[in-house]
Amino acid sequence: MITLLHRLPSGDVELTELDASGRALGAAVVVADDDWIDEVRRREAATAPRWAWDDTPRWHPRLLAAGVEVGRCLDLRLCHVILRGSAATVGSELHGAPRGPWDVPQSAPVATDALVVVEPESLPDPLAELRRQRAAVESSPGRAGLELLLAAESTGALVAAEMHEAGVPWSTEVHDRLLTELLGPRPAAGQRPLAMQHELDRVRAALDDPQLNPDSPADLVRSLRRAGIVVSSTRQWELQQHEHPAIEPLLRYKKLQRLLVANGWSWLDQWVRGGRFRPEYVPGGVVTGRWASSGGGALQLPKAVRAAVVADPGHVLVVADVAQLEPRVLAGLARDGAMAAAGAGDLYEGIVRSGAVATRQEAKGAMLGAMYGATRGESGRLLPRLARAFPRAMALVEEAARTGEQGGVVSTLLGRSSPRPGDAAARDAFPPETAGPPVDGDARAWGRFTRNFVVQGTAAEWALCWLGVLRRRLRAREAAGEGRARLVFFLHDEVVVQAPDDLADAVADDVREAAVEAGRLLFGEAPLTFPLTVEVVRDYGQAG
DNA sequence: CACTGATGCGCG
DNA sequence: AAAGCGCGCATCAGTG
Repeated sequence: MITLLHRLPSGDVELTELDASGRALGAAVVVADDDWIDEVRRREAATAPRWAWDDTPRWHPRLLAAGVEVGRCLDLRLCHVILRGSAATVGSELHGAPRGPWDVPQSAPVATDALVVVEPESLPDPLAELRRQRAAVESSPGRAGLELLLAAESTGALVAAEMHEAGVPWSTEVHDRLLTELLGPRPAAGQRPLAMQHELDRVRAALDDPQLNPDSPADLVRSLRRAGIVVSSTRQWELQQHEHPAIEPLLRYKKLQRLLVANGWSWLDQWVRGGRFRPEYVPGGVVTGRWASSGGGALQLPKAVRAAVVADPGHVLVVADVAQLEPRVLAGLARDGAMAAAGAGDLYEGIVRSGAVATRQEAKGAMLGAMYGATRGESGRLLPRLARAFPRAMALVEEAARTGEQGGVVSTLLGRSSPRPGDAAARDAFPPETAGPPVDGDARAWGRFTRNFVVQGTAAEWALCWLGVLRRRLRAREAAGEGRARLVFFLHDEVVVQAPDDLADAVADDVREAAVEAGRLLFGEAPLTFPLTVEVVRDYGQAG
């Protein structure tokens, strides 16, 4: 059963019970804003329906703040985006509908500690939208996949809000100590940290340029060239090609500058409050279905500061990541038995054992090249050998690339489809819908995008299922009185769970078993494995 | 002054 | 200056 929540213009909330196709099972009930949370609490305890609402950040944070943790939802906005674009809904009213009010970015989460919260009205007519969606799904030849995808995407939205609420446990003291060790004591505003000044002095001396501004690429290129180091940019990779006394201190300076600017003291001041880092996660924020984030660069948390993620007293962090997720997903997508067999253990070692290439490094390079569309260099050269060993996998990505080059649409296993060329950049814009075959020079690039889309997008679906199953298992332990373990971080193919000490082993099992179940949900009984590295640590820096 | 695009680098 | 995908963010440099 579904229960739809709809915030009316008056601010009251309407609850409507629906069957799985969106038919009303009784009269709608309207409750005042002050009462809807208790109403949800009561119904969740009684019948645990699937809650349908326009946009999870408009509802779930307030429920969480009140201690109400719903089990399941349907995020109509996220589902709309998937169904409108999916090749599996052709012929439905939703398919390819003009951009409208449901095609907007997720709303900012409602402030839970404000004295007065002004609730925006729901997106227009959520009941009609839900029915359009159900019609599109139920008439689709890809129905089973879409049902799973919509459920997983919606559960992801719950997890995103819950992780924001939980926050990443963050030790300001450890972070400050790390910074001080690497950079020197925190300098006054506008001053360079001592360690950076030291490197800069050496660069300036080596280049004989006391006025050099190291933060200006243009100035730096000029200065390097004057010293006989002919570069056309200041990228690490290019600088490393040159032998000169200025290079090493310059690279060290740039590393430190990066740390200072991206995750230094001002980052700490801005983003860590009360021992927690609370980024906004944006489910479906990437066209492939991956999450994006905003605020504090959560998905780019450098390894150098991860030691500042420290479990609360009496708790540990269970850190798990999937080994070689994308190539394994490709093996499943393409039903490539040889590749699946190579992935029984370490996939890249397996490829070496298959005889396709000589070293693990080659296997990895070739595999990434296949999924990203390399044509030249080392990995481009190895592709034919990979194609001989794993013809089905290679054929799948080649086909996806050709489709994209011709302006066509490709889809993930569960049915998320790629945008049409020209539509991707405009996905947040409102009306203009420019689409067409890519213009010649861009065709190859679009082919690389669609080639990667099927793999990255299906891997994102695997990860959503993993997350959803794991969430269910953690909730079950809590319901059984074993203790409260919480997801606190998710990074494409990696999760961090904070668990009470005595639950560590159980949670480690949950994470592993969730991976097995995710594999089954996507690929059934296909002989695929998704091995995890699972570590129980006090701080995130000890993992990996 | 505010905005925009390019650059560079962190993550997967 | 990456070859080869997807992001977010800070900064610089040029423009309005």
